[in-house]
Parts: sequence; structure tokens; C-alpha cells
Amino acid sequence: MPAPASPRPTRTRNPRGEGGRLRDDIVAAATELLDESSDGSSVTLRSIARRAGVAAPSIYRHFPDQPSIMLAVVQQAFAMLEAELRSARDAAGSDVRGRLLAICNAYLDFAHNHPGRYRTMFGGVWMPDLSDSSVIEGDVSLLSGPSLALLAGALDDCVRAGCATGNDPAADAVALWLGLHGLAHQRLMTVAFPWPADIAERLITALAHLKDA
Amino acid sequence: MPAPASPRPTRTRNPRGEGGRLRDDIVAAATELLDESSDGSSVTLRSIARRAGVAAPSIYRHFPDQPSIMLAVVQQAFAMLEAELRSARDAAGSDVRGRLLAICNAYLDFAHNHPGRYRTMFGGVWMPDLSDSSVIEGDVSLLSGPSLALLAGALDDCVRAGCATGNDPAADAVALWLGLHGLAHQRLMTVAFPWPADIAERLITALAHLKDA
DNA sequence: TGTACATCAGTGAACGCGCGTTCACTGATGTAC
DNA sequence: TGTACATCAGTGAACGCGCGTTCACTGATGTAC
Repeated sequence: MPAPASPRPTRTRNPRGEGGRLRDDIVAAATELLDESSDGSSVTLRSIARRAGVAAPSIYRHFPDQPSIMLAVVQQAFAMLEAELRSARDAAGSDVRGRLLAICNAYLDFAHNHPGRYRTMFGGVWMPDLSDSSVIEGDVSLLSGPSLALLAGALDDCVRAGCATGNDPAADAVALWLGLHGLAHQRLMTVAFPWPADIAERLITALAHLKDA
Repeated sequence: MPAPASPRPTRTRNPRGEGGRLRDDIVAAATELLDESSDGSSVTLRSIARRAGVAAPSIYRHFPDQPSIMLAVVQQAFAMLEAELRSARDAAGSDVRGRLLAICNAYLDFAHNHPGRYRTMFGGVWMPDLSDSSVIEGDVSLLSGPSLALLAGALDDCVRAGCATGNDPAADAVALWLGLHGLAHQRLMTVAFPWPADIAERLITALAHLKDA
């Protein structure tokens, strides 16, 4: 257990007019701590400040309270997820089936590569107490919307191209997303489980109603 | 936010020789707190003691440290899940398809009815720091084994009876379980999401490769 | 050009709190003689 | 039957700690005149 939040001693004060850069550093520090720790409870306002190389009260120049830091982390992570899904899709060529699989695999990769962030985004680690912080409900809901829409679009393309069956692509996209989430989440939790080697392919093929290639 | 862990003032000391009953009370108190709180961070040794109507040090007569309380809660919850799946199956009659659906629905009901426990069992809320507590790795792994076996058996019966296709029922059972977990977990997290009405049926049918009834 | 002043980025000390854990203890109940 | 003693269930006070948050501040940099 190495000291998890040792300060960055090299930090120097930002020049006048660019104090906002600390805000980005705070979000980055929180993100680092989140991906390093398994349970998220060690990501505290004070540990974030230590990691950012700053005194704890300096946080309050940029965030009204602790939950709002996590909200910023989560918002950034959702944007990053969407960007990764999009670029995986665009890099996959023109085959609709390949594009769908690329999105699904990028989703699973994101969870695997950023476990702390993933768990924070999709619940379990961080549940803001809405009655007791500056975070409001609208901030939390629908963050996953664009990523889900990306998945739904790719599935819809498959159906239109005839390589997937399914009477309701929008609902099937939700089901596929839930399957991916179940696998991603559970893989983060129980690493030792004897997963079938083709479990991801199995889930995706079944939930997307893909015809045999 | 009602006082979450007010003491049970009626508690009286157990008779000589039955001090072990406090152990059960502690586990029950922790379970109550878990299902009441959304994030699990309010389930502390002291809050458990307050709920059980006992002084905090009394816990140490029965548990070596705080994580071991949670382990006991989780073990009990897994046994309860298995029992509920089993009785749902046995109450479902002789139709293999009906039995599989009964198990799946009982799984989803368990998560819905015991949200805190479910999240604790399947990660996200409670991740014991194995290097720093009395909980050892073998205690945590494989707790879900019997329930998964129940599901796998029911799926296997469906395949044998010809009402489900699938070349590898054991692997498909894992996939089905992951889908159920994804739905159960995500439903606990984002209540406001516009879930398709038939999302559970959709997931189960696809992942179990059920033929149209 | 000099100088007073406002603004800005960030700090140090302190607060009250709940936490997990420890220690020596209390007082009731059973048991040996 | 009495009594000394051991065992048992549970307690009260205290410890050191890290937490989120507050307050008045410091010292550098820009700006108005």
C-alpha cells in the first residue's frame, strides 16, 4: 500500500488570470486517485488537494463542495467514453457489423482501462446525496445518453443492413448496453471468476440478435 | 433524512451462555442499515452498534474488525438469494421455461427488494481491503456459485427439453447472469431512466436463446 | 515615471465531528467446595 | 446451605486520526492616476 496521495511538490502558483487551471488540475488529481483506488472512499477532498499539490482550502476557489468535484470528474469521463466509442466506430471501416462490435469492445475496454472512473460513472462508488450537496438531479441523469445513442445507431444500421434481426432496435440497444454493463462491472469486481473465453462475443451476439457471420 | 441509526432502547442483556445472539443482532442491524442507505458509507461499526442498541466495543466480542461484519452480512445474503431462487423455481411448476423465467424474475426481485445488500454482494459498495483486514480472499470469491449453478441447471433443462437453443449452456448461463446483473444493478442506480417496459423479458429471451413461446 | 490601490491565487491554523479501536471496568450468574 | 471464585455479557471513557469546512491572511501582479 504505497502512500496514495503524496503531494506534487513541483507545483507553482498559476499566473494571474489563469487561476482556472487549478480547476483542471483538481479534476485530474481526483481522476487519478479514483483509478488508483479500489473502493473510492480514499478519494477525499483532502487527498485530492494533496495529489494536486495544493492546500485543501484552495479547492473552494473552484468547487463549492466535495460532491461537485466528483460530478466534474464524471462529466469529463462520460465525454471521454463517448469520444472513445465514436473513434472506435469510425476506425472500424464501413461494415456495419464490425462497427457495432468495435463500439462494444471499446466500451468494455474503457471499463477495463479506467475501473475507478467506470464504477463512479455507473454507480456503486459515488452516489451523491442530492439533498445535501450542490449537485442537482439533472446533472446526474442522462449523462450516458450520447453513448447509448451511438450504440443504438450502430445496432439500427445492422438491422437495416439485414445482419441483425430484432423488432425494436432502440429497446434492443438498451438490452445490449445492460449486458455490456453487467460484464464490464462484474469483471471489475471479481477478477478471479472463471469467465468463459468468448463471454463478450456471446453476450453481444445474443443481445444484438446478430445473424451468424 | 431521518436519524438513520437511532438506538434500540429496549435491548436487554442476553442470558449467560447465549451471548452469541448479539452476533445475529449485529448482522441484522448491519443488514437493515445497508438496505436503508443509498451509498453504504453510513454503515459503520458505530452506526451498527447504535442500531443494535449496544455500545460500540461490544462488537469486538463477536467480530475481529469492521470488514468481517460485512462479510457475515454478505454470506447471509448470498444464502438468502440462493434460497429465494430455489423456492421460486420449485413454486413454478414443471414447465422448464416457466422455471427458468421464475428464477430470473426472483433474481431481479431480490435486487429490487434488497438494494443495499445487492450492491454490497456484487460490488461497488463494499470492497474489503484484503491486505488490511481479517477478511481473506477465499471468503469473497465463489459466494455466488450456488445461485449461478441453479440458473445454469434451469437453462440446461430448457435446452434439453428443446425450448432453448444454445451450444454451451454453462457459458450461456454466465451470459444470462451478467445480463440480469446489468439490469438489476443499473435499475438500482438510475431509477429515472426510461426503461423499455419489456426490458427484462427481452434480455432473458435473447440471452437464454429461448424459442418463441 | 512613481505610487497607491485593487485584484488575484493560494495558504495556515483552527473548528467540530464521527470514525475504529483500546483499555480497564462492572455487575450478574453460574460453579466448586 | 453458605460462600468464595470464575466466567460471562456488555460498558464508559478515552486515544489518535482524517475528514469537510471556515476564517483571516499573504504576497505577487496588474491598473488608475
